[in-house]
Amino acid sequence: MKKKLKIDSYNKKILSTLHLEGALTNIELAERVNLSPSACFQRVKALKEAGYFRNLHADINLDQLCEHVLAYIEFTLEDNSAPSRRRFVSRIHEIPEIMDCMQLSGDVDYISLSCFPNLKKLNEICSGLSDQTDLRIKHIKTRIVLERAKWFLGYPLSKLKWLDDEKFDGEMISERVSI
Amino acid sequence: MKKKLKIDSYNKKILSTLHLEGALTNIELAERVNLSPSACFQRVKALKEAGYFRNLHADINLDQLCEHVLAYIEFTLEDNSAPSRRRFVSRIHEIPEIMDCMQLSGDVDYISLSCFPNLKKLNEICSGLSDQTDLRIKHIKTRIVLERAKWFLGYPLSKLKWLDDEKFDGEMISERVSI
DNA sequence: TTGTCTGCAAAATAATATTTTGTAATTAGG
DNA sequence: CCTAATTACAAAATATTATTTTGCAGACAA
Repeated sequence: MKKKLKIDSYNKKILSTLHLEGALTNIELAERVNLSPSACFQRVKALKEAGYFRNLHADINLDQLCEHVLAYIEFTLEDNSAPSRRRFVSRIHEIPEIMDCMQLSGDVDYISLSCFPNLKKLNEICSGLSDQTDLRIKHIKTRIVLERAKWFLGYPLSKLKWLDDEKFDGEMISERVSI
Repeated sequence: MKKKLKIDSYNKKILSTLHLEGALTNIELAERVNLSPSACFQRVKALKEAGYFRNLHADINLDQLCEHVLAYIEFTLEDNSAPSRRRFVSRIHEIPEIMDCMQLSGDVDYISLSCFPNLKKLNEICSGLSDQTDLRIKHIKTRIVLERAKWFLGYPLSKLKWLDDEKFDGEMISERVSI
């Protein structure tokens, strides 16, 4: 079903454009990438079916909607055996306040970006995790986000070496939008 | 121009739906929120104009597209006076590989999630920042992401306490929001 | 009551998405 | 070198959707 596609300069431009501006109509997108609407449509469809991108997401203005607290939470496990890690990661997935979680090199095993309605709730959830002894968490360190110095603007696609790069001799991918 | 809107249950459902699935057509969205297509359309339009959400972004499958290295980079400044911070943040904005950057409470001043084509490039950029003495960076700590244990799935909107419209008496915030 | 305002649904229209078709360029096999 | 077979594209045709317009009903104030 999932077919491997050649990621030529058209597909690169389609992907990077949709990454930064997913609300374009097919016609607008086609104009930007210099294809006919039908050709553009077929490529978008093929790219999606092949898994090169999944969904679109609206970036909502949380500051405008509600009070909240962002925090990085770091986890160090007693032992990082596969079963321990599996149990920990499984538990993390059950907590929607923990928005993502990355396994790291170094002394700390995991770091997660989390969002809570207030500090009380943050403390509740962290304490709850600590108290669950079967998770074998040795240490939790919480670092509150005071300010977003730079907002996430997407992957630096123009700085990465895409696959099939030998086929790409066109101009550079679309520029990133600035705040 | 930007009008204060009442964030009732319809608008909440519209925003949370688009946050998780922005590729819906207006008709599909209207069905999900139990409104007529026209009423739904007008609300979406008003919400966007009022700044409750900005754009849509395709979440592209970077693993499928190219080799890359994700890393959290932590910065501690010599002094965190306002001018030093301004200079640092300004520099950070010029580096697309640094995807976001948060000012933190605690001993470390900033943390950023970054994406590079390889470790060599990571080192180049970190070294470059260290060498720029006018940035007054005391310490840089890099923590490589070994694995994404949990992928970003959006804000935990159902867990937050949304503001009622009567609390919107203050001025509006219109910051850019991450996906 | 009367008038104004608001939000909604329904209808009408404009625009777009999506499919179909034909064609030129490319490739592989003989 | 020739001939399918394949691919990607544009153009046309059609299906579907976006968007505007209209009018109605409820809420509210004078």
